[in-house]
Amino acid sequence: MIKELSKVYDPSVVEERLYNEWCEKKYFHAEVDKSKKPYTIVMPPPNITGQLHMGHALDNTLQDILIRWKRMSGYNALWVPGIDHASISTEVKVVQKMAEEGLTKEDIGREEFLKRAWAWKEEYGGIILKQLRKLGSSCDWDRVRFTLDEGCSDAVLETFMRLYEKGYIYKGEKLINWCPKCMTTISDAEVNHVDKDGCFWHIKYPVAGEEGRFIEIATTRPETMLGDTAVAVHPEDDRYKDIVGKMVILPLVNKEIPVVADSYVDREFGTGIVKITPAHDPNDFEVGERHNLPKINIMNDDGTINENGGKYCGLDRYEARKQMVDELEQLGLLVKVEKITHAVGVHERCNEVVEPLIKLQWFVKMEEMAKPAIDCYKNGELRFIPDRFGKVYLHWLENIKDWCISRQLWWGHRIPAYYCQECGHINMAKSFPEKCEKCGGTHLKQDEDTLDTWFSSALWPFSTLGWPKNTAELEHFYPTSTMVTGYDIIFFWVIRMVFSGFEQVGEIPFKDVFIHGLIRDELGRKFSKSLGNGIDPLEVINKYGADPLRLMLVTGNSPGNDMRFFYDRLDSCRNFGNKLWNASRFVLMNLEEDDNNDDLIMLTSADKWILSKVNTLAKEVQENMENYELGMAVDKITNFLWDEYCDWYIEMVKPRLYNKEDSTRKAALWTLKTALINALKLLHPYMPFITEEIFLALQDEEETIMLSQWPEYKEEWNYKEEENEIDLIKEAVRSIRNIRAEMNVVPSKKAQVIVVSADELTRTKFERSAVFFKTLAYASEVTVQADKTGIADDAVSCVVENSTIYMPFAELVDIAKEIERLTKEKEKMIKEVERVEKKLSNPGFVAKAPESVIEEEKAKGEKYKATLAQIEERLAQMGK
RNA sequence: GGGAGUUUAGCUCAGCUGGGAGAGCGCUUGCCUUACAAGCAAGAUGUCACAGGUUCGAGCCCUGUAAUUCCCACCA
Repeated sequence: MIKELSKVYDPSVVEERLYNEWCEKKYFHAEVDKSKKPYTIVMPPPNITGQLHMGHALDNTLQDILIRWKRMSGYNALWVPGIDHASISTEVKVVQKMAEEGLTKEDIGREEFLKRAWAWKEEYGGIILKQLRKLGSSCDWDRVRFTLDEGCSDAVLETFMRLYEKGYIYKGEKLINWCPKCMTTISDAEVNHVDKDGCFWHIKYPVAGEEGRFIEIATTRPETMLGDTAVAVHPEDDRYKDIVGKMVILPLVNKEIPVVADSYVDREFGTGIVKITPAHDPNDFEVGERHNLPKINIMNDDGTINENGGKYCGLDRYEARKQMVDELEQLGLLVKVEKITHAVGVHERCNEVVEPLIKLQWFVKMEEMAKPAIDCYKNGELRFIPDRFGKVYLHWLENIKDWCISRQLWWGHRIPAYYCQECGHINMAKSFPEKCEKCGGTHLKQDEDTLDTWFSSALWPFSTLGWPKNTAELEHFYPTSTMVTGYDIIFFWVIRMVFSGFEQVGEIPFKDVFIHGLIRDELGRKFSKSLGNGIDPLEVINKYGADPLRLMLVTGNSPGNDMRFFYDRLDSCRNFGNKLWNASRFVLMNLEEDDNNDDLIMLTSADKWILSKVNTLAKEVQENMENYELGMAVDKITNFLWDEYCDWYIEMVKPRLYNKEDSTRKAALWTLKTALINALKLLHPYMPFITEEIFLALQDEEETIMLSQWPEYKEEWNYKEEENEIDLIKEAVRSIRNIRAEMNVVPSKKAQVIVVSADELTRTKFERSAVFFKTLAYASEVTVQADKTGIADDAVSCVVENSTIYMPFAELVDIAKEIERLTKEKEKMIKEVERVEKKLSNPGFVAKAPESVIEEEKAKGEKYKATLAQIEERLAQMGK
């Protein structure tokens, strides 16, 4: 039965219907099938706090393209979806919500807070996954995971225990980054350095025992003076050699602190003397360690000065700074104030200036674990697309520091350390122990802190497949195939997944890391809430449909590069869908019931040409996709469908379709359908909905395109000769048109066309320019030449089969204009001929260029010469 | 301070291993042609940032310069 397509394609109806159908029929679900090769992608889990934004749309479109392609190519293709608990962002949101009710975390306590957080997750956590469905994502919805679900939590505990037993996890008092706003530690990767305007205060410290002698130091954070325990100079700095070992008086505090010599000091910078505050600066911390300096913490968790700050106790850090500077000035110890811009560390999430503080925290020792992660890239086991991100990856790993994993938050995986209240022993256990393993005491208290949210994310590629249990899924689908993600989270995530994969499972978590860029607005700015320049993918989908959005996101998008979002481009993608829809309607309108394949032998050159083209297309698309050149692949597909299939093939084939007596009519129908189906399949990963809708209409059975066979290159469709032939005809037709256009001939109004021995239909239709295409369907050869038969003295003739069509134009020609055009053309041709001759007479070229290139050049030379001769002939005819 | 990217048509960008530069949008002209005006046909527009070098041949490789973006880093 021949089906019909509605006149207009309505994505909002079609997309929802098809998606539900796909889900119902479980097309996305991948059971372990050992007879097939596995292809696995685990989705970078979006935060439960998030709404779908363009970045997600791009990320998931790319993944969906890969997974659909592999699924059609016969792989056991699994795409695991999931969401991330996003400890800090979620906690902040829940706290905000509570604040509206006038409540704080402390008011309601941990247990009640977690209840609220889970409620929050239930309410909002699923939203983003629902939104992903709108995009057409073909994830296995039976396998949705959450970083805090039972399995993932078990994976976290298991990992923690293993690392602890191995001595890789330790508790230590180190200088960490503290966010006074979020009141938690944060890792180095979570700190952004931004340039801020600030001051450089030059302050005099009196030298003890030497009345009137001062040394000058400079600082951007005067309040940290309260924690100074030394000043340092370079050991070889002659200016200060004599004061090393002496004491200076710390102003305001009036305490004597030593002058130490340390090569960390840069003699060239500032005054060459540095105040050392071991408790509040990473470098000073190290200097302090080397010289056994005391560490004085002067700050409370909320950023106010603590009791070690003497009279400044209780003041906010910035308030204290101001007061101290004022007082220094009054004492005459402030030398000068320099306005500078300098890099300040801020928390990437809340932009609060972080304070380095010394705290007792949990750390993961990184040195050993980093090794296999480094090696796997160096030996090619791990691949980055594009490769340049591999260098970034390596650089980070080679300079890796221990990872601070404890956070002073409640929402997340609580650290499985249980402190015995009686003997102080730390019990490590996956669940609450009944008694202390050392003293048997029963008063145990679990560590208050939770783990960095990336700790669970790091296990994602295998925790989602069931690890630590040895599941069939883990066995079959691990290591996963490709990790698709943005370059912004290589440090946070990709690196941690790689070393975790090696450490826990003993195998690399994925082979390829496919990095994409950011989506920016039309002006090239990042999408951000503060700018309010975000574009909601869902609005776009509502207006245009998911297919155009997906197409737009992937066309012209090369790996690792940012791209801009243009509505213009979206329009053209929508137009392409429309074109495809209409072409398919045309095919369906012409298809007939008694399609009999016996007529296949009647394939004409045109049929073979398009088959050959679609065949080549399949080959090239395959190559591009294997290299992750998705934009390039889809470019070729749309190009084929629009320019070759629609604009040429359909037009060429029309006369055969309209003539019921034509012996090659059925071959045309078969080819129309076959070429379309192949192209649809190639396009399906990019535009899943519209391709499926058309595919369903073209098939007799209810067969989905999703599980159809991916088109492979077929040797029997390799019609090189026909391909060349039709390409030549295309060129010839264009030449004829050009001449007509130059003459200002308006075919439908003025042109007089003499058609010799052609059928009635052709003759009447010839008056329209479109008929050229139609005529071509019969053409075995088309040449452009001046007429020499004498029938029309100055004409273009089109030899069609055995008929010759003459188009006299002499009387319509603007001779002067034509001569000008031809003269220009002649000059161009002479230049071309010269160029080719020069090239061919170059001994180096002849000796070294490949055979094929030389042949090509020769052919071109011949062609140019022939054209030149034609032009000269015409000019001669015109009396020039 | 170190590293990486970018520089190609008016705009936004493709261009894989060196062999006569492409797309989309925009622009000009002509067309309601029985799939599509969200369309068809034709057309114009490039010292491929600059300067050297390698090569028979460079948008592509090498060196340097300039502009610009990003990442990393302890410059108090």
